[in-house]
Amino acid sequence: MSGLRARQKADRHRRIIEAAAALFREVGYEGAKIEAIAAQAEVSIGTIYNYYQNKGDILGAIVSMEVNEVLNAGRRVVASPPANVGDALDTLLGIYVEHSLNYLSKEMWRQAMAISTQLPDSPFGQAYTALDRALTEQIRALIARLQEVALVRADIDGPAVGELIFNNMNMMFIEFVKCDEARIPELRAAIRRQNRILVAAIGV
Amino acid sequence: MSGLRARQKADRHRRIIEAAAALFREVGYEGAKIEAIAAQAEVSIGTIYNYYQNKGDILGAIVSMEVNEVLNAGRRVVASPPANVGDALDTLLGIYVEHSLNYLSKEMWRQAMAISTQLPDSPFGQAYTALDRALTEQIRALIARLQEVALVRADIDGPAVGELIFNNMNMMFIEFVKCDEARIPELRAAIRRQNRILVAAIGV
DNA sequence: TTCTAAAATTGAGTCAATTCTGTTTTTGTG
DNA sequence: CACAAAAACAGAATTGACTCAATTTTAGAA
Repeated sequence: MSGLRARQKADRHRRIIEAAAALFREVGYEGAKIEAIAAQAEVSIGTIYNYYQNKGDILGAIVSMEVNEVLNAGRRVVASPPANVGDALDTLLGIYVEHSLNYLSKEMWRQAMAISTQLPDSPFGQAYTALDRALTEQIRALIARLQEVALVRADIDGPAVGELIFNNMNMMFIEFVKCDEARIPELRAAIRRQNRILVAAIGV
Repeated sequence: MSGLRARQKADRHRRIIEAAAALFREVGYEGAKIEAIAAQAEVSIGTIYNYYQNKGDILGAIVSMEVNEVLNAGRRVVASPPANVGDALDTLLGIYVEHSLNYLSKEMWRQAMAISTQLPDSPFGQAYTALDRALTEQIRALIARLQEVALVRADIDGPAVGELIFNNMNMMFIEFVKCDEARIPELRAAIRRQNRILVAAIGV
């Protein structure tokens, strides 16, 4: 049977995540004390640590949901990309960037990024690296798709270009979340400017 | 006069940094307790916090020394670069990468990077961002230099290319320090591979 | 030399994440 | 149903970064 225990477990997971997400948004990551999350989720401190190795992993679960949504949205673009290299890239990266603050505040992103480099071997650290890789693969898939329809030269090193584009976007995004004043339209424009060089180099 | 107080101050700064650097390397950043650093530097805990706002700033001082050394070494390359775009880039970025583990362990780099995104407004956070910018400017200076000697096309967007190259290298370096097994030669080769595309695009 | 204000030092105390140990709940078996 | 083992829970205790009020040291004037 799908025992009582399993249901309770799923329920507690959900309650903890919901409580944490609400508190993170309300008072920030640092401001959200484990004790408060536990109280709001109606669970004890010990139980939280039974479900997550540390505070960062709770944030990690939230980040993963967000990035997975973005990956799904991106899949549709890769399936039928705009018929122009510049627009195709801009559309895909635009989706990443535009969705980025739907559920996560800049502070939450900063914390998530920090934890993923600080503890690369923790569950969340590994998950975050996997998400980065998934995004890189999606960009590579787009390039491959564009090569198929002969919008990108067949003789260029697709995987290398994909990684280059992802790395550049990611660094720009890191700078973006580090600065509270930075705005999404400017970020997109800056990324477009960098990519223009590559577009010129790889287009037929 | 260069008063007693000023001398004592400089001396304490030095003792704290030396004690911290030794302990960071010996037992890692997390493992180095402030109490232990204070004991080894023969100062009290309070004094450390009089000199540095937090533990991260102590690491920050060490990182800054390292990066400044790298910037100096890079300056010589920019002054008289190899007469070939690919080699010029490889030489400059090679210096960055090869020097990177002279004084800092991967764990120290991870912590430093984490802190700089976690607390972008702390003294160290700002200093780290400034160092990144200085490295970006140095790469841009190299591109400009190569444009002057007509090895790089005059009509390309030099600053954008410079930033693209830095961002890519930096992300590759972040992945490198996140993985204890990763080795410098492979890192250099991977960066060269990404850059090959750009070199082809911007060379005369 | 003596004295006073400013600067620096000290370390016990605070705060919050994480750990640990004893207790309670659930499950499956006889 | 009763019971023993396993799993999950609770929250007090621990740990370590950081603060702050009291104390000491220095600089410079009289």
